[in-house]
Amino acid sequence: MFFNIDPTNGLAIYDQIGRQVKFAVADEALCPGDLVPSVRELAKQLAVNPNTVARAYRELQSEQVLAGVRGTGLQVTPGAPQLCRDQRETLLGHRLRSVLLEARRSGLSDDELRKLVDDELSHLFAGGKSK
Amino acid sequence: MFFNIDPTNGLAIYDQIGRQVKFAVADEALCPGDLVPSVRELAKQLAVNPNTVARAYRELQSEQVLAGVRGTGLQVTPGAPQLCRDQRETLLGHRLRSVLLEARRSGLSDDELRKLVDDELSHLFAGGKSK
Amino acid sequence: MFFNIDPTNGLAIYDQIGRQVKFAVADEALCPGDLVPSVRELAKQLAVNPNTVARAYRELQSEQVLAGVRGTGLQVTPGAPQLCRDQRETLLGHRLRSVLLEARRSGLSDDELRKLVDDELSHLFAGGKSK
Amino acid sequence: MFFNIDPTNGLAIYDQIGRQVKFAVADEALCPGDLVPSVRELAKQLAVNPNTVARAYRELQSEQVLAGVRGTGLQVTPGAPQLCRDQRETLLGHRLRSVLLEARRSGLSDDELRKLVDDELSHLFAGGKSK
DNA sequence: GTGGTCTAGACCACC
DNA sequence: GTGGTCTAGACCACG
Repeated sequence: MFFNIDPTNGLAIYDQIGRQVKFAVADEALCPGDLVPSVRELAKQLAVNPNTVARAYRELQSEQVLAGVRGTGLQVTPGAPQLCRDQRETLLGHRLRSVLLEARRSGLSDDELRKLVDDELSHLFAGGKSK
Repeated sequence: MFFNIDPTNGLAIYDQIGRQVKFAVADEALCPGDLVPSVRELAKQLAVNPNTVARAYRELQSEQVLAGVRGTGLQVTPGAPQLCRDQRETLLGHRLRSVLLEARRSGLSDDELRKLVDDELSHLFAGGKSK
Repeated sequence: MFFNIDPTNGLAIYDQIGRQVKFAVADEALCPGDLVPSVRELAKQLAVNPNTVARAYRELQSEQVLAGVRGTGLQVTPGAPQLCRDQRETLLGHRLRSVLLEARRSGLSDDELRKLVDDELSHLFAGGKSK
Repeated sequence: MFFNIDPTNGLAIYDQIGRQVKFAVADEALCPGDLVPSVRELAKQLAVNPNTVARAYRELQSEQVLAGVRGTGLQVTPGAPQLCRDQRETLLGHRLRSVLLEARRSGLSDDELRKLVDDELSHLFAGGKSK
């Protein structure tokens, strides 16, 4: 699948999983009715403890992003796309603002900061798809 | 002083303090020989436990950014500016890359992502100094 | 286990713990991949506060002697044996030199000093293993 | 004078001063009736705070090693030589035992340990007087 | 006043 | 169960 986790980026692993599920829904990589990977499968894939995945899924259920279907697994709810698209910019914006604020306060000039952002963006896009 | 902490940004408080000290040194807001605020004073100012500040300062000492002058306080070392400038882009870049990567993978297009960054940047610079 | 601390020997407890871990690694009593005792267990065994053990372990991690395995414990790193053997004589030599220097300056003659050392050595070896 | 302090050897500075005064008395470098250096002079010489020297002297007075003579200074008491000679081996032996014990437990063999001691002894005696 | 060390005990993330 | 973080508050050494 499309998930990857970074244990050093400050965010809790279960939180990273939850965010990535939401982003996948926002991106229509996951659509209403789709089944998310099983706890055990995703845990193996991410080299993470199943409890951690279970916790992420549990919280996504309580946010109505996922819903359990007995004996089948967890599937994306009909309302999830709207909800996830709405949250996307908020979730990303908060983290982004935090790091930009720190950078700003570190004394980088506007130009240096924009250059740093551009460098990182081009590194990212060099190897990635461009939608 | 110039520090502020955000308990919700994922980074441990002691780490935020350490980074901000380094950034202040990189920005020449703190220069070799300057005394950093006392453990107790900074703790009070940040509404944080003195041990948390002490831990940040201890790690800065072990990184040779600060040096203790017995009974007097902790002083920025002569080598600190170089060291902190060298680390600045690495420290910021790592966090920045992490959030950009997440944003990228969330399905935002290049344009949407750049727009998000620009929005945040302009919000920041609206109220801040411009070096 | 093999640790014991002496609160009256001048060294901070966390430092004594750190040194003894390194010495155990140098002595191959702890090998790469071995888990060190848990913070809580060692704290109980040494009748010491868990935070004190945690501090020792944290510093050993920052020296690359230990590495954390999430939810499992702390493990001796592959590079630790070399590193610890290299440090052993330095760490011991420094303390030894300090006390010998003091003895020397106290006016003991060579012979008295050597005799004092020999006495202590034989007391130690009377009850200890001989490798 | 004959004192020197090592802020890194674990012993408190005031303790190092006290021990060295006692050792000087044991060694007859200081004799009953001799005045020890004034607090301010010794403090300047050792680059140490006068309060620290004062504390060392205060404790030596309470141990009857020094006695104050109004308007004159502190002088070595008649009983001091006996007392200091008696304490010498105890004080040194305790520190020595502590470091030898640590070395012993670090897995050094008898031979390696004796060699380490001999090395340090010869380094010391290379540059020092031999009584 | 300063920092350094230690204790006691809480809560969190993860296995 | 594990380690990590933080709080609250004590005592010590030193200026």
